[in-house]
Amino acid sequence: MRDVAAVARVDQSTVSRILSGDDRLSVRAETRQRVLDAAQRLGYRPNAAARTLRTSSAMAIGMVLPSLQNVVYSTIAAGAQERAAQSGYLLLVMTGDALASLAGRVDALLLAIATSERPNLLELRDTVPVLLLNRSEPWGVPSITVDDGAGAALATTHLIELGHERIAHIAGPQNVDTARRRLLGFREAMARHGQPVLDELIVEAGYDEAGGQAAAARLLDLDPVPQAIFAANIMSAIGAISAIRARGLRVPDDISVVGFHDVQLAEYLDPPLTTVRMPLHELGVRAVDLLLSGGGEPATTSIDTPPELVTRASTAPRRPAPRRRRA
Amino acid sequence: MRDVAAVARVDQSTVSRILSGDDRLSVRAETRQRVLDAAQRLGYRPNAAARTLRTSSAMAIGMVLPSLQNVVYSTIAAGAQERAAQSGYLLLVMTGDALASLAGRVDALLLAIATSERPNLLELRDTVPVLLLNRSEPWGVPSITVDDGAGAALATTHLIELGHERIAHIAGPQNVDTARRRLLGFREAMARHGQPVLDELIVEAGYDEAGGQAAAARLLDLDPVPQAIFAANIMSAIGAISAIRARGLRVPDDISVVGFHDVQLAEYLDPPLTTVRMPLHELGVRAVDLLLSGGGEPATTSIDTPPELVTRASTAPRRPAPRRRRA
DNA sequence: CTGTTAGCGCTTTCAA
DNA sequence: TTGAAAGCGCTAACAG
Repeated sequence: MRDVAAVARVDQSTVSRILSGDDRLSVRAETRQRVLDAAQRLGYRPNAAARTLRTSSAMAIGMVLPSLQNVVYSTIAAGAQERAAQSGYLLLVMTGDALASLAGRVDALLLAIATSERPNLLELRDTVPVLLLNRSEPWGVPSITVDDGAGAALATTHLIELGHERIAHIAGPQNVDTARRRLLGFREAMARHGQPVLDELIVEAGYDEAGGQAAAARLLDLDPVPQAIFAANIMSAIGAISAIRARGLRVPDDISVVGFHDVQLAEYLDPPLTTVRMPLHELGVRAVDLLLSGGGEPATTSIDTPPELVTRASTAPRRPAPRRRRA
Repeated sequence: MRDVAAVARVDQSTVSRILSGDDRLSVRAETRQRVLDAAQRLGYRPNAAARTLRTSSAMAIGMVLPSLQNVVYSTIAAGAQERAAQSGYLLLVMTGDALASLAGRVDALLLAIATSERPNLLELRDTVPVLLLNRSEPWGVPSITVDDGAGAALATTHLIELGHERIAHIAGPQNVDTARRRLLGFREAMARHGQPVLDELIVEAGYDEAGGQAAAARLLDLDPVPQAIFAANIMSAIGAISAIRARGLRVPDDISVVGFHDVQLAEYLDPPLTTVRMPLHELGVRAVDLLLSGGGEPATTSIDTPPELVTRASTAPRRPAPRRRRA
């Protein structure tokens, strides 16, 4: 910047005013042009570290994810990125325990870590405003979620209305609160319709294909086999279907399956998967909104856009004469 | 930090020495302890902006992606993150045109933007060292790639060895160089085995389900229909299979399909998908290595770990009497 | 309309 | 073994 000032024959502070976009400030057009030209010619790039140090604002918000390989979070991130960009902020996504060196890099933090990682988090809180993303925990930290309970109820009710009776739930890892809320939604919907919830029909599994496959395998060892399965995640639904196929049963003819989170892929599977679409993009948008507006007191914000059931071909009405296992 | 110094009754510079990990430097144990205690008690966090400004090193490397919703890049990112962390660097992932405000935030940049975005890139180059990731373009910028040509040849040869003759290729977008190199690998493998490459059997499509579906639909309008398809991407392979099914044909009985990039999902599809596994994780690791070692002159580094064919159930030998369309 | 000046929080000589 | 002091690149009073 000093160089630019020298070339343009003005003071550095003038360069700063002009380049910082203080456009309305009184600067002679000719001077401005001279500075702009000089900056251009020298290929000047403002140094973010210096600007951050001086203004104590990094114009960036951080997002810490458990893994990048997760469609759910990448959808949320897309929303967050758009909203941040609108306000001139950069969204910086990172994984792993990066929490140590974040002060002075980001102005606020979206945290989507696993439940077990609480300790690190708390240290950070008085350095940078933190918003728990897609998680609500009793840690005195503000958080934002979608209505997982309602989504689970939607899926469950769909299966009930199809006439199914032995409805199973492949639940997510119960140390993650989204999984707990989905299980709760399942239970409540079952209860509301007077359906019994059998313990043997609830199996906990990781949010991935392998987890879904293992859980479904256990469910298929039951006699009689469940008539329908609500999987707490789309990947576990895919794994479950794979297990069902491996037993020689068909979806939806023998067993109906609903997945959770509607991703592009669902439409192209065999059979195309019935899912619950959650407002994930909006979650990202609103999260950044909240962070940028100062957040307010530690409280849980719940996105009230209702989940939608996307009915495809993996669910069907109960068959008049359900197939029984051969004796 | 000033506060810590005051509480510990030493100079700020002493605090700096102790906290910056200059452990071996001569400091009285008692003094060190006093400083450590004070820092702990005050919840001191070093300010990255100040440190970056002073040392002109952000201890962070940036990674710009076209989208977070892409398994390929998230796999690369995972490798990059691990390697960066090993060296005490933070990996900051971002999407969109963040390129403007990166100086002073990152020490080097991994760039995986789409081909069309070249202009922005070049401006940046003299601010921060840049490495083109998974792309090789004649822009005088160093780049790193995996051997897409060899991977494509592997897939193609597999189909040829299975006895197929009308082998089609669902190529990726030809303005992306990975897609061009895969097409080239396909052509070369076909030529090497004396197979003709018919223009009608090469269809360009986006690297996603919808693209693969549309491309396969065009291929299925041909008469006779192809015996096998090599799709340049796993998502387009999934779309292609969906289109094949929609026509009442079966994979692999009627048509064999190979996808590109081996992701967890492939194993759980129906049928489980034969794919080519590329060393993507290693690509991420090596990319960071290169960046951290100063890079060297503009040149293309190609990861020479050979691709692997993962044979599953979506490919099968040519049937003795291939089914023909009804007249 | 433009220049002078102080200082953001830290590291790193240099001196004691 | 510790302190004093300068300065990284920038912004924002304040003065002129």
